[in-house]
Amino acid sequence: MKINHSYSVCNIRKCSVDAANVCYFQSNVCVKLLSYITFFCMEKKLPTIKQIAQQLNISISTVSRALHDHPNIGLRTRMRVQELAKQLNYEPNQTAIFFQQGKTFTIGVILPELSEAFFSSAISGIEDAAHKANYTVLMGQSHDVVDKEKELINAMKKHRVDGLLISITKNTSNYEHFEALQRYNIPIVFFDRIPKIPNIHYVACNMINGTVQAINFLFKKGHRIIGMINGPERLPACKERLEGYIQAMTKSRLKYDPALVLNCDLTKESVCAVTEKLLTGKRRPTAIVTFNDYVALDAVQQAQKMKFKINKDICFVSYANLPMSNYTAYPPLASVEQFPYQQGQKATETLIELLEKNSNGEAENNNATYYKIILESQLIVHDSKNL
Amino acid sequence: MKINHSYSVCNIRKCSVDAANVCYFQSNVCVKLLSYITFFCMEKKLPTIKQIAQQLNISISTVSRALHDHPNIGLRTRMRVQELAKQLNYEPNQTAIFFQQGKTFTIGVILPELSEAFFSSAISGIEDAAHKANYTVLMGQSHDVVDKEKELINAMKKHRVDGLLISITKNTSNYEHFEALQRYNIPIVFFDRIPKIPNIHYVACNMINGTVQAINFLFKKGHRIIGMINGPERLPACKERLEGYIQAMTKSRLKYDPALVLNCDLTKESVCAVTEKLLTGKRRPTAIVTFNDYVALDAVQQAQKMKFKINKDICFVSYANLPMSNYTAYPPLASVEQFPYQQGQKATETLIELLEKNSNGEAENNNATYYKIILESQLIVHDSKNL
DNA sequence: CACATTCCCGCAACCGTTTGCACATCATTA
DNA sequence: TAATGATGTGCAAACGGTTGCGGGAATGTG
Repeated sequence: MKINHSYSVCNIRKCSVDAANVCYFQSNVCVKLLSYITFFCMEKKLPTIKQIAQQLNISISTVSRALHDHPNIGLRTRMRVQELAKQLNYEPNQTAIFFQQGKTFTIGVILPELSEAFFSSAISGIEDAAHKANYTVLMGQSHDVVDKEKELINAMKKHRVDGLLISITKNTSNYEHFEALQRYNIPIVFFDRIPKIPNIHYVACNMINGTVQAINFLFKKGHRIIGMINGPERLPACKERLEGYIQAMTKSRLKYDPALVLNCDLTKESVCAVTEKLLTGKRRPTAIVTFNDYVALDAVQQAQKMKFKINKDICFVSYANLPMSNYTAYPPLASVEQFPYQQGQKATETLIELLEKNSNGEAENNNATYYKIILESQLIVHDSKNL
Repeated sequence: MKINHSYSVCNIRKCSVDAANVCYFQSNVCVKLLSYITFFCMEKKLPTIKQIAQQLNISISTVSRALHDHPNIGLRTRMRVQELAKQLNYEPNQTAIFFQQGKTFTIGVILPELSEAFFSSAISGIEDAAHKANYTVLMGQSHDVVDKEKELINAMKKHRVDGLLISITKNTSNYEHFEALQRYNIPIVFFDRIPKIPNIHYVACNMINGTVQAINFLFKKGHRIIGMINGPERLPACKERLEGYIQAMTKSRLKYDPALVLNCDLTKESVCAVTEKLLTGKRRPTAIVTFNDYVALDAVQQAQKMKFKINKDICFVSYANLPMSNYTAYPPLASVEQFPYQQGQKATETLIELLEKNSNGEAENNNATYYKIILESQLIVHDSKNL
């Protein structure tokens, strides 16, 4: 028996790191040797129905049917087959079945960034729903790069996923690559980030409702001058926030003062500048609704720097995307929850519904109906024990 | 043409939410109707090499070879084939190829929780490395439930993934389901959370090194009494932290005082209790190394509550797992980076290396060598501009 | 006993692609 | 001119499983 002895050390490698500039680390590769173990099953092929058929001296088709409890197969044969199958540890070769059935029971998921809490929750919902229906999940991140998105779609298509769940890049403006899929009869359900094209299925969260609740909450707490730090104007989500703000303010008979609603580009500098502007304006708000938790954190910092007492001089309400924002020193009083897990779940269920419908041959109808599923956002008032 | 008109409203659904107790939300399902579009390609099968062969009056095998630029095929035929293929928008049926080759070019990933920043970074590394090598990623979360883990392994096996990347459940103590895979010749590379069994491939991060650096950093800053809030004792990662702590302290000629190293169970209460104990002990530390960023946040809060001035009376150093911990009011002075992205990347590269080796028929050797790849952790000193 | 019925089971095609091998054609060389 | 080699193409098996259909054997019925 040959003994293979090798040891190698990878050299220093560069890797860029978050806050710090660049750092170096070593990776040591040690290859241990253990050649005493020989595998019995060196070339042992996995068992197939053919083998079972041979051993039992019956035909392949009988075995196949027996394993599926086909009524045409007699009890005795069925038992014999199933027993031997168990004994041999037989498992059907899914790739063969996929091929044969022209279906993979796989759904592809393309989203921008898994490290964003919103999406990692969403994928959990997707995964759970998929597994419940015996589908598996093929995953890809676009990192908000359009070309990567296209590449992924191609890879997914190659892998013959049955359907796709997509949350598009913030830069996607050309939608050909989506439309191309329709021609291949691969349904798509979009979620959260939806392209502006007609005739698509999607699942999204309505932010108006939650925003209204947020304002009402603050109103009940006695706040009358309420500011808003919104995000980049072109995002649809921003429009909905503003719409909710205006709705709630006017319904509460507070007039809508555009000076109280400022947009930021989500960078720390921008947030700080906007916060300062709000807090030094003519009508100083006693509460601020921020675009998201990141913005809230920066805004709180800025307010502190300006010697405002958080939760006393000035209160914050935010949109939830950081599950741990309540670990921070001054979490927002309340957050508008967008239910990423449920969005993912619902999107998956919808897609699977489409797929099943498809395979039932109701092809004609399903080209004609499009699911537009809107979840309602919801204000969550935080526990105030640690304030 | 039939028009399918339907509208349905899902009823109130329960969903548990993070901090808040339980909340309700509605999901409205609106099915729009648009039946004007009829698809040309209703039953249009995707083009196959067979079709190409027929149209060109040549054999299937010639087409196949032509598409692969096989040298035996004449230039003229090759051109004709490739042209028609492009024209028909031909794409090889991957499921057929997978089946035929007995390989899926898919790697399965099983990890505990995607919503943990560490793992979502890791999966990014995995994904990038996989796509670079033309593999795709099948994903599953165990949610730290052993049965889910087993289920996932089964699903992966069914899907005939070529190999697996696993970070085990914190409760996994029985390793049969892993060993079973070896019999199927499906290689596994473990990462981060490694089972205690011999003869496995793994990628991990050495925490000793980083801990030593952390202590030395504090020492240079003048700290002489350095505390540590460690995690649950049974975790290997805790042992390494402690080891690093002891190493560094003794090398710096500070004696190792066990009273300065306390374990917590990672809950807020526990962290607060431990922090209080440290800060009221006989030898009050001027700096504390915490098990991770979550712990750090809680500890900071507790210290503030006790009227300590952060970064003045008491400093904190942590292990990085929250990319946004520097958004908080008092981020740790420095963190030990564990390079999740790189761990994932390296693990994937290793797995793919194994796979390629495997398919090259070097079966005998590769049963005998095991990769044990250790990345070094690294202290990252944070930018102190916002202190 | 003849016939119909039911129950079991096997044959063979099919899914799309790859590939070892044989074969045909044509040019080159002895 | 025949043997040889190079070049280009096709046949058919194989991958593992599913399924329509046909048919033999056993059973029931008149």
